[in-house]
Parts: sequence; C-alpha cells; structure tokens
Amino acid sequence: MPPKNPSASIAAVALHAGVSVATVSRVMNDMDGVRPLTRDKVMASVTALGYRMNHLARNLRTAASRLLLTMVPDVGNPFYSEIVRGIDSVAREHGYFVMLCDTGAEAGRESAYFDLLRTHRADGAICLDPDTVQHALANESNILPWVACCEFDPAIAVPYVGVDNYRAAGDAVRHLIARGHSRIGLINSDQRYRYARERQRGYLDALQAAGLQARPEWRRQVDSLDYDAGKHATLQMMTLPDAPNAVFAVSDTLAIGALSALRQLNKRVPEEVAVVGFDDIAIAAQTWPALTTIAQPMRALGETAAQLLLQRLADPQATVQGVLLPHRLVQRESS
Amino acid sequence: MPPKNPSASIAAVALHAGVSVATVSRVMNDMDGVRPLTRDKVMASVTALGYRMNHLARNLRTAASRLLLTMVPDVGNPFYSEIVRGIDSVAREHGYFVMLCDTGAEAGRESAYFDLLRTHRADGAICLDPDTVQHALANESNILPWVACCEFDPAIAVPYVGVDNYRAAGDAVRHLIARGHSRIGLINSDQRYRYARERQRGYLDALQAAGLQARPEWRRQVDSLDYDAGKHATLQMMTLPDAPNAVFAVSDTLAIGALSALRQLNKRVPEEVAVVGFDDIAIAAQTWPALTTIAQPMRALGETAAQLLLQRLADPQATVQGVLLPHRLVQRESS
DNA sequence: GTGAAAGCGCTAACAG
DNA sequence: CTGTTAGCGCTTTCAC
Repeated sequence: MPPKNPSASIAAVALHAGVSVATVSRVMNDMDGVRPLTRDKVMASVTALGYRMNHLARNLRTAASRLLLTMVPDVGNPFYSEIVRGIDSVAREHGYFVMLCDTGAEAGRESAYFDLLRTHRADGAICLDPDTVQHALANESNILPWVACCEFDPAIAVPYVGVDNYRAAGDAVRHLIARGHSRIGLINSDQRYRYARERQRGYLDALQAAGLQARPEWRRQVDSLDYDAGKHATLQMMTLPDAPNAVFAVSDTLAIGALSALRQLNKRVPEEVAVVGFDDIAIAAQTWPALTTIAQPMRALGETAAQLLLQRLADPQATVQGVLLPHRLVQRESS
Repeated sequence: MPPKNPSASIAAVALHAGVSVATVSRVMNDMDGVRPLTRDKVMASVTALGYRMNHLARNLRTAASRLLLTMVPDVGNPFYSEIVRGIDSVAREHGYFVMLCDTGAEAGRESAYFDLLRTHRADGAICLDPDTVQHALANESNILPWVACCEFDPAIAVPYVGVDNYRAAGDAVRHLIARGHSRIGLINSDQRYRYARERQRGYLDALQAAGLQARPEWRRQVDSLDYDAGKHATLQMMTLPDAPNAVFAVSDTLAIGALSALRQLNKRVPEEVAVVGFDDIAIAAQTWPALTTIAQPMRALGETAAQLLLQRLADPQATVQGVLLPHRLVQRESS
C-alpha cells in the first residue's frame, strides 16, 4: 500500500528519485531525451509517493488551462445537450475538458462568461447564443479564440458550423406543399436568433415560389422553446377563422407542443393539420403521431465546432472558415 | 477608448498607479486597509489598462480553481440536465463555475475525471453515477471533497441528496392498485444503480402488501434510459400470455417508450394498460396520453447537492449529512 | 495604509 | 542525458 500523497510536489519526487526537478518534469510530460533507466526510477518514485501533478502550477507556467468554454442558451433543451456531447467527445480526445455555461441567451451573462477567456480560466469558447449577442463579442474575436455553432453570422470573422437554415426551412415547406397543404402556418422562435430569421425567410420564399398565401396571422412568434410555448401558439393559431391546415415549427419541442394542442382541439394529424418540426431530437420518433422533421446532425455539429476551435488554438492566425453541414427531411407520421 | 490589454499584469497596474503590487492585489480582492484615494487611483489604472486578473496565477497561489466538477451518466437525459441547471445556478451564485462531465456511467471514465480533483483542476465534485461506481471512490472521500446526488449509498460516509426511492416506487404501485390494476409490470433500469434496486424493492413490497402477484416475467431490465429501451421492453412484456394491465417504469423516458409501444400494439391507455413513470421531466405533460409520474424536485436536487459541496469545501471536517427531498405523485391521463 | 520580498509548483532555457 | 535556475502572476506575511 503506497503512501498516497496527492499533494507531493515535483521536488519531492525529484528528491526521492535522486534526480532534478527538470528530469521529473520531462518524464511527466513524456518528453524524450531521458534515459530509460532514469525514467523508470522517476516513475517508481511517482507511484511510491502517489504523486499527481498540480495542474494549477502547470497552467500558470504554460499559460493554458486546457479548458474549453461552451455557452448554450439552455442546457435543458435536448437539441443543445446532444451538441454538447459532440463537443465533449472531441475535446476529451484532445486532452481538453469542457466547462458548460447556461447563458439563458442573455447578453449580460454571456459576456460575463467571456471573462473566463480574458482571465485565462478557459483557453477557448464555443458559442451557441443568438447571433445578436455574438455581435457584441465579435470585436474581440481576434484576441479571444472562439467559434460559433448553430447560430452564426457569416459576416462576422469568426469560424462557424451550422446548417443552411434558409434551405432547410424551404425543404420543410415544400414538403408540406407537396403533401397537398395550402394554408401553412409557422411557429417561430425568438427573432434574436439568426436561425429563426433565416427559417422564416425560407418559409416565406417557399410559399411565394409556390404561389401560396403567407398570411401574417399564420405566423406566431414565441420567446422560448418550451413545449408549452408551441402548444399555446398553436392553440391561438387554430382559433383563426381560416386556420392553417399545416404548421411548420422551427424546433421539435415547439412542434411537439403543437401536437399536444391539436390533440386537445381534437384535430386529426396529419389529416386535418399536418406538422413538421426541426432538429430531430430523440423524442421526435416517439410522439404520436411520430414527428416529421428536418434533421440536423447534432452530434457532428458539436464535434465540428470543437475541431474548429482546437484548430484555431493550434494556429491562431489560420484563416477563418465556415462550415455548413447537411440537413435532411425525416418523414414520419405527422405530415 | 481605453487600450484593452487583458494580458497586462498586476505589476503593470502597480507601475501605472504608482503603488506596489500588494496594494493592487488588495484592491482587486476588495480587502480593506486601503485608503479610498489609493483605491481610486488603482481602479483608474485598472480601467485605463484594461487589466483583468490572471486567474491561473491566483489559483496557483490560493490552491483553488473555483471549479466544481459534475459527473453525470448522460447529459442528454432531460432528467439530468435539469439537475445540472440547479447545480449551475447555486455554483455561480457562489463564484464557482461548473465543469460538466459525461461519464456514460463507466467506472473508468469516472475515476479519470476524479483525477481532476487530485490534480487541483477542480475544487470539488458532484457525482450522479451509479452507487456501485461511487464505492470505488469512497475510500478517498475524506481527502477529496465530493458529494452524491440522486444516486447514493447512505452507508458511504459521503454527503448526499436524493429522494426516498423505495417509498416513491411504493407510492406509484399503490396508486396503480388503487386504480384497480392487479397485474403490474415493472420496467427497471440498470441494477448498478441503487435507485433501480430500491425502486424494485418498493415495487415488490407494495405488491406483496396488497397480496398481488409479482411475476418475474412482468419485470424487465433495460441497460439504458433511451425511449427505445422502454419501447422494446414493453413490446416484449405485452406478448406474454397473461400480460400486465399496468406498467411502472422507473424513468419517464422509459415510460414514454412504453406509451409508444402500447400505441403500436393498439392498446388503449389507461383503459387496457395503465402507465406510470418517474421523474416528471417536462415532456411528461405533453405525451399522449399525458404521463402520470412520480415527480422528483430536480432543480432542488441539483441546488442542494451544490450547497452540500460548498459547505464541505468551506468546512472540510463538518459532519457528513444526507438529505432526502420529497417526491410526489402527479396524476395525469396515463393511469 | 503601504511596500518589499518570498514563494505557490511547474516548465523551459541554458549549461554542463 | 541531466541539472541549475529563472520566472509565470498572484497572494501574503512581515516590516515600515
């Protein structure tokens, strides 16, 4: 039973092994230029003393925390949590840990978190917050290494990864049109999000291209992605004299709320009202009826974001890039 | 427009203000014993230079990272993400940030994460992993500050917060019995979790107390909390010659999968088969039929865990405590 | 009330 | 191949 002393310092190990601290450091960092025999001696002392390196000290010296900040508007949303897993997996692969921060999409909290970069508590950040709040951070982007994920403004010189929201929304609407629906409603989220604005544009253009009406009453804006928000929006929309016979929701959670509302209204889905969502979160396949939706490669979105950030950290002056990942329509029962 | 230089050191500020680094440090830490005039001078220089303290250095000096590790089996599960929010909110209130780690309930990964404590990269940890994997860490619990949340073994000398799983499961079963069901199935999760074992015990005892049969075929064990796992378990259970007319699932996700299976089987819920879940995640109110479930105070669970940990950090030798929070039956349409 | 100076534990030149 | 040494930027006695 070796005496466990996690607080033993590198000096203690050096003493025990009869070598210098520099040598211990070399061994601990797997650097070459150490005689195997010496290395073994050091390792023996390390286990004998139960030594663990103090990362605080190393961090100060190397000026790196090996922590990646991830700022999400809402960790509770299944869409975001899947992305976080993607980020986490590649971060860990590269020896980084992730610090998860729930910003509630508030600019204030976001910029407070950004201080973590300025104070060297994190090496880089991935931001999923509204592009409107990203703008505030754009000026410092050259100094502070961060990338945008899902939400991004191509005009900002910040690496990003996302999907083509305009085209994706168009695909959803065109699908609905192809299924014979003509009065198509939109449940949209917070317009501070560029994705919300882009999807609305896609919706509108697709409608127009098909020569269909795009009545303003058929568009509802909600300020959260809760199930209830989608439900209420749908309930309201359906009281309209000439209510939509199909609805496109910009998020699965909203769409699921819509399903719930339609059930309450005794509307048959998709016969009386069709529903299409966005994201393809796990639950989308389990609803009744199962949700037709635009799938986003959530995992890959997170992984790519982490890769971009890691790239940027490795080479700060590398050219800024933007990546668009493919989406696809997953047709189930609700349309 | 002040020259922003986040990498300015305390020495630069001292020079600029014409004071010593000690004084700057005092000002930065809001310590008293500094003349207001001096304080103002320093603050002026701080803003002039755009100084932000380097936390790496401070951390080394104070031997604290002000980071809390949170280890969850699966960040994607809505149950856990709500708890994480609770943790995050009180952590931030106290000047801590949280580092979220998805362990996949693997003992290996868990102990790797624990190294973050040993290497001073985190000050404390909150563990939501199976009590079976917690046992491995119990020995070091006196040295390494951590607390258990949701999953815990009262026998381990580690502070914990959770619910009375035994009683909660009994409540669910008694509710089903009261509604006239006699053949009650159980969809249980991974037995490495103490909560799974406790809930099973509660289920069994409640059945016995009512003089009802507890056939082994009516119990299904799944190895994940995915919707699909619940669905498949239910599908299998329902092929039984004398299938249950009610099922208690130890997690809402499992119960939702069950709902999906029953729909596929054309069984009316709750008339032909009633379903009760556990947790009361947000989606539970939106399913069809809306899910009856045992609600856990997820937010409070997370908040309490963080408080316990913070307490432990403030006073390492304080007595170990265990907290049980109340659960409650939320009756909706599925039973 | 303020300053000088000694480290925290590690890494990285630079010598040997 | 290994050792010596000078810091990283901050906090914290201990003087003044």
